[in-house]
Amino acid sequence: MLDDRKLAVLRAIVEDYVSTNEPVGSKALADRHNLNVSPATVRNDMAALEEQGYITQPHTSAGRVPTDKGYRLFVDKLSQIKPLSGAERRAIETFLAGAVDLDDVVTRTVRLLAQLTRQVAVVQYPALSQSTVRHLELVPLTDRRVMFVLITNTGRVEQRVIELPERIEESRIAHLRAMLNACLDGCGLSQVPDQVSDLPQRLPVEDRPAAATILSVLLETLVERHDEKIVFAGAANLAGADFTTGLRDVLEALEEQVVLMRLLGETSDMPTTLTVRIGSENPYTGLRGTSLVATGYGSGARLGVLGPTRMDYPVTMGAVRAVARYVSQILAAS
Amino acid sequence: MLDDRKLAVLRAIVEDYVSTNEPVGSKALADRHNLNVSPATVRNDMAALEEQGYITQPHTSAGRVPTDKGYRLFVDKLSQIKPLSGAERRAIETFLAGAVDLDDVVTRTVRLLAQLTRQVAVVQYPALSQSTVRHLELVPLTDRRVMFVLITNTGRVEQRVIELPERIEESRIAHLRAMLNACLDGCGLSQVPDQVSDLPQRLPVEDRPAAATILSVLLETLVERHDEKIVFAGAANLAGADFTTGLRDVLEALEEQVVLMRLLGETSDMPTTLTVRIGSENPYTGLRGTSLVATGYGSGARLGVLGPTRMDYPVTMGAVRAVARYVSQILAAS
DNA sequence: CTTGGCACTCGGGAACACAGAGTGCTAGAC
DNA sequence: GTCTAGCACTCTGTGTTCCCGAGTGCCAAG
Repeated sequence: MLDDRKLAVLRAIVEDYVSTNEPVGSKALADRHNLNVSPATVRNDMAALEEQGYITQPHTSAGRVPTDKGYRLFVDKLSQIKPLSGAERRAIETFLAGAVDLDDVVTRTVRLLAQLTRQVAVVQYPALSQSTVRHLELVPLTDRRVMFVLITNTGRVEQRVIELPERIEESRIAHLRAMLNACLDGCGLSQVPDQVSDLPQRLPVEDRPAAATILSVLLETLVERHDEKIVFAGAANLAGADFTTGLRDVLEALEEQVVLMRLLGETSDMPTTLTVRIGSENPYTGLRGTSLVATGYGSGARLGVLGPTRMDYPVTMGAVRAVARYVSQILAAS
Repeated sequence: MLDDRKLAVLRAIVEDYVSTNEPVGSKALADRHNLNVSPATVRNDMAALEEQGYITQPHTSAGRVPTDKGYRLFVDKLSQIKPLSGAERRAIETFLAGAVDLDDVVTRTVRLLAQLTRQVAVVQYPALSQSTVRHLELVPLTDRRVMFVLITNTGRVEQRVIELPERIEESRIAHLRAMLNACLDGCGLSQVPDQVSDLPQRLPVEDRPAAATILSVLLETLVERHDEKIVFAGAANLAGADFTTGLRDVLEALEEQVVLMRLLGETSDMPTTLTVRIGSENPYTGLRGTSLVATGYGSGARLGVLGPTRMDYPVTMGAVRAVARYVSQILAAS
């Protein structure tokens, strides 16, 4: 059905179109790539490819352009992920090495990825739900207020100021803190609710109101799923590209956490595999015309790159994979 | 030189141009606004205004468009800040009320402002340097690692993991923490270096290496000036507008913290006054074609709105002022 | 199955005309 | 002195037409 030469033609079309941004014709194809056949033959192959929906022509008598289906085949069968150059690798290393905390790691990563691919980078914060409690701190501020700080093994810190229902002595707070840490240290966040459920019963009656308030804040913090936070960078790189769907839609999607979340999350069954979502495969209509190259990193979070469907997939995939690996490494080390 | 009617003409030109986005001609002006003079008279006035550089015509035989100088006069003399509607005020209140921590306040503020003005909102994090130490926490993680947490009165939390040069017992850590808190509690961040300078001398010799490490991290945290962090939202609102300078430049400026910082900071001599920076008054060439309406909030931080020079200044100024006040209120309360 | 030739199609650019909006100027009216 | 009315002029933007060229599809021959 699709012999080797037809596939070669498709590959050539994708590569040429990506680099020139112009519909590619049979003559140019036969010339530039050494297919060793005449333009007429190429035309026949093109007709077959078009017949099957891999390419299309914007108008009669223009060259051919890959369809989403064509890109899909290209990504799945015809392309090889391109490894980064040594210089790029070193750049990644030095750029990420200076990060001081989790926030910083994420910020640097997203900028790095945007710069590297000259597209929009998207990074999800490491998932809270998969991490464990490293420490829980209660800091008395006044006799009615306590600063609550939850530290996880991924370096994430959540803090709240809690108004207590009644005054409570510092020593009682210290006791409460000790108990909480004793029963939560190293415990997965998802198990926290179970662990603390019977805690009030083990406390003196006079401490229970304060404990209840604090526990409710703790549970609330867990529920809030801060792993839904996603940051992006490189929006300026969109300015040049032209999308079938307006630029506005893309920017809107980027600022809409929910949309991004769904986009990134939708393919997380194989965490460390690169997933590519091309144009209309996209769940959100505003993002037709864009492709997403994403992968997991760290323990369950995801990062990726969003660009026009007409993007250089091998290079982009190489960059995403490399950055994900480096970041995972850094997160594991800290 | 510029009598009342000429000023009225300028005001009318600005208002019409802002609402229609088309050069405004003498006839339309005389009709729409009740100036009670003929188009010919308006034309004479326009000629005078153009002579003095307040308006210009894109080409001969097109209507007039305000220049930056014209907008400047309009903002300074001819416009009144428009207060928000009751509904808008309520929306602000409810939207900001749900914020749980400083991060959340900033995030909500920037989105709110973007939505309210339909432009790009820019918010600087409350300045670390102007706040005071509320609490400093040292949490032993292992016998060689300590989590360092600095809490300020603005609700900001800075944390670092510190590798100690040698093992140290928890009780020593606790002692160190107590000493640090004793001498730093309520102290302005700028005074911290002085306060801690002689601390190592007051410690037993065996604790000094650890203390030195911790202090160096503390000082480093202060130096890093996290008040330089700026977030923005509403980039999608740029998509519709057309700038003399490309959209790309604007997006680039927005992602370049340094540029934004300079932009916001440059006018901070009068913290709570609205400052307006119009088009070419702008320090950064990429932002010609845009105006910034900004003001201070909280204790020394700034927020604002960036849009095309052709913006509705009275409304935008009203929104910025109102949001700044509400946020200040919320920050003061917490 | 491949190739060369040929007629056909369509988009995009150049040339052109034209209507309409807006101006500047001058001469007269208040 | 200031305002108004009228008029000729100058543009831009739009619509039309025309033509070139790239690229195609098809067919017949190798």
